[in-house]
Amino acid sequence: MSRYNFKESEARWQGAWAEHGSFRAVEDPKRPKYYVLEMFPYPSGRLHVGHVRNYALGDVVARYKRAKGFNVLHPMGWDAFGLPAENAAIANKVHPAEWTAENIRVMGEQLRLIGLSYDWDREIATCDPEYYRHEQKMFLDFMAAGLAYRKEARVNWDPVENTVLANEQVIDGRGWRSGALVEKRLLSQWFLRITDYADELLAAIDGLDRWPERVRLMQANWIGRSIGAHIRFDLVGRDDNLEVFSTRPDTLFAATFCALSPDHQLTEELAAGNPALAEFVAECRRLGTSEEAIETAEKQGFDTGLRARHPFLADVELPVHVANFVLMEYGTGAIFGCPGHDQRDLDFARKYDLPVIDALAPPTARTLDEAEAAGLPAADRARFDVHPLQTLDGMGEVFHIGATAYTDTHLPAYRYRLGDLAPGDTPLSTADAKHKVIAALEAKGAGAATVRYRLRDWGVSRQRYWGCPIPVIHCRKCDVVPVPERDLPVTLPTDIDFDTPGNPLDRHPSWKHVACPNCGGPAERETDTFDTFFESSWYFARFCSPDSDKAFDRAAVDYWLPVDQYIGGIEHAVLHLLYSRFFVRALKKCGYLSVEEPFAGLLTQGMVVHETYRDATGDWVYPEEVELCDGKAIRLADGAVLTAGRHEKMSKSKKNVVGLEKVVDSYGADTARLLLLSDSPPDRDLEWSDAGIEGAWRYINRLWRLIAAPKGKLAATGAPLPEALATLRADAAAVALWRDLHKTIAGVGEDFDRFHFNRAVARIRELTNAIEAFEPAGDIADWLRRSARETLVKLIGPLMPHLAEELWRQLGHDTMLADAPWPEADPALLVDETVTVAVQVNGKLRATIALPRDADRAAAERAALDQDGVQRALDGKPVRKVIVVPNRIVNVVA
RNA sequence: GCGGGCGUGGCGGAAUUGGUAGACGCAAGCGACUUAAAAUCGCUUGGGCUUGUCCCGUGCCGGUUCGAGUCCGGCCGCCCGCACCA
Repeated sequence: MSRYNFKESEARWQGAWAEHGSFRAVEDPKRPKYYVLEMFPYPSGRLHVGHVRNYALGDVVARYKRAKGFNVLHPMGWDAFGLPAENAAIANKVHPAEWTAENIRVMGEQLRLIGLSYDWDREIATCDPEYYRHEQKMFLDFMAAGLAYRKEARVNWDPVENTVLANEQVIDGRGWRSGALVEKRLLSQWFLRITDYADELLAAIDGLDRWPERVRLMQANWIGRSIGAHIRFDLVGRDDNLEVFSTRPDTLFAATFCALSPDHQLTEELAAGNPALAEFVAECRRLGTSEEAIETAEKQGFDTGLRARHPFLADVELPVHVANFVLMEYGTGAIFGCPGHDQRDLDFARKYDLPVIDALAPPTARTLDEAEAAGLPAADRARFDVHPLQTLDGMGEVFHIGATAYTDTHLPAYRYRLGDLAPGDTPLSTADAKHKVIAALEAKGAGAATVRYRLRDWGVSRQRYWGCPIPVIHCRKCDVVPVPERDLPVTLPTDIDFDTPGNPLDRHPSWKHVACPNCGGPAERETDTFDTFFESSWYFARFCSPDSDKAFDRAAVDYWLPVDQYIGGIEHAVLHLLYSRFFVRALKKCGYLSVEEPFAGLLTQGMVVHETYRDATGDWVYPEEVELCDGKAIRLADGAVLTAGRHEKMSKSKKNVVGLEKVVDSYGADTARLLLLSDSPPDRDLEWSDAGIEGAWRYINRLWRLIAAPKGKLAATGAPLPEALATLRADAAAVALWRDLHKTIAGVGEDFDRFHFNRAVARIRELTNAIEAFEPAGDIADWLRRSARETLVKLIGPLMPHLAEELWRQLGHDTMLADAPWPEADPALLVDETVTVAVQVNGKLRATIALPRDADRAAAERAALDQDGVQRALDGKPVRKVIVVPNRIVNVVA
């Protein structure tokens, strides 16, 4: 039996596409453009099938849009600066540049094996001075525009990578790559003013309607805009006052203490005259170096003896403590404590025996019974048992509670107490209560509304060698001097050693010593390099004109940008995607380009997961060494029983990586592509399995046999449409297939437009089944057999491009399928003349009936009531009502 | 704790957005071809029994509706993001 020779075919067509320049992109203002981009890889070594999913998804979009007549830009490049190159240099004594170049070579070859429709003429590598020279210029422009600045700051220090991390790169107190506990260090660093764009970046999320909701939310949360108030408390017996920040000023009436950060100015002042307090502050500092320590540390406080006067309740004085959990970095470094509405404050109040008040409780309910009568939710009622009622002088009748913060769902049961709200008044929402308190504060001159962001400026300095040098010079006389444009690029020295830890640029004997461009005196280069997210924040724009000696050819970026469809992993939901959105705005401000949003559409693809096994000692075992029998996993070598772990993302350490070459060698690129595209929707995880790849391979061969060795006669290439078929008077089987064909064209197009690739494959398989089952003879049948096959080949083109080209040739064409237009569905063939209508009795299916399309209601009703099954179900009961949904359903209500 | 998402056969997943639940595939079983195996082809495959175009069935309980996998309310479970952030 004939088998598809993928090896020969894939090599041939890859060669043919390259030779014909099939995927070269040229700006053409007369044609609609489509820019599809997959997140470019870091050249870390070798690709496995997990990486390929990303590129296969993009390739389907690119090939489909090309066939639809778009002028498609589909480039690929390398995110080539980064730490692994330096680690390899240390481990293998190979220069990072060499290591990177070799990986690019190998991975480039691997990519070419998969038949991706890239315009390879536009390939870029970010470690190329011809690339990074432009970002050095950008940085100088950012400096001039006030978007880049240098400051002494407490930064996140990764002790394993020996470098600084941006806030976004710290996950659960650990470095995002190294996993090491992050420390705080005071360093002078370069920052980009992303916070200037906080509001804009947040507001523009609304316009990103082709982004996943999940990512939009994550970005909005990361920016973290919140409205609160600055509130001034007069300090008893002093002239000055204490300013605190709160996002919940509505809880001010339940404040029972104030707390200062150990780093607060007032704390320092008080500690100067109070050795016990000074000791407490020192203790806090000893503990609070790493994020981990902060998370686990117990709440500690120190009563300063100071008293703060409540802004509204003149006779209420709140004790002022110093507390280790108050952060100087956030807000004003001082808070008012509200134990009734905040778990953390409650912990603190319990420990130091401070009062607990509920600002939202109905003033009439003083006992559990009363609370029940007032309609308090059960969860809140329970608190009354634990914390008996107390009254705080001057606050009227209030509750002591011991509970977590409130949510809006609780609110209707409570009354907000702001003097003018009497029991029985309509309760205020949290938002309204906030505004009311803020207005009252402002009227008293005791505070004001404030907007806060969680977002911090982006620290871009890294103490690494393998990155883009920051183009500034430090001169003792002239301070920070930008490297003059004529001296760009500042390139990396190649003669470096990694034998001692730290930044090799800093230790290099000559590189950093230069004359000050300003005064000519002795000066030193900045030895920090940029965060590698700097390069990936503009590469998509560079692809528009990769050879330009300016950063961008203006006409080219104006034509191609924004990226119409961007495809990559969810792990970049905030990091890369937020930086890029900011960067493009900064570039616009500096006159580089005109767009504001880099990526109009975003698809976040799931991971490729694979089975994992561990032996009794907990070591991972390669799945190839495992055999399954009676539901047990057995190691082939020694028969040991293994534990089957969960299906996890492919990683070397878990020994579940499926190499690309092996799969391509055994089954071909198209088989791998088919499995990656068909088994799960793109945004969900996909399970790689031997059975799956076998199934895909079977189908590829079925297609091969269907076309290369058809059963039944095919009309000649280009034979005209027979008259009988054109007028739809052919036999029923032919008409059915013809309709199937056009419905599939329409359906697959819709699926591709919505990235439902798995559904598209299912439809194509259904069509394959129909073509295989089609047996009639005669001119019409012969023509249809050919027509159906030609269409089928066009439909699989974006998914399995090599096979499609090969089959196209088998069908007698000497053109390339890559140049063929997408088939068009005939709208007349998409609607059936007869439709199957479900008949229900009281909502339960009792029969199906065939009706002419758009049959009138009366006819449908009559036909439905005629059904035996319907009569049986009615069992003589009178029909009360009949609901007819045309062409779909008849429901008889009895 | 806050925010979000998801629960459908043995498995991956479909379901025209409120209208015939389980498309398509994987796995399994039976059969055909074969000396045999592989490959290929055909059939069966949610559960139940009284085998009827019957009953039950989309995490659980309730509601709206002629009709709910889909909408609403309340639970349970899993996943993700954020977090001593005031």
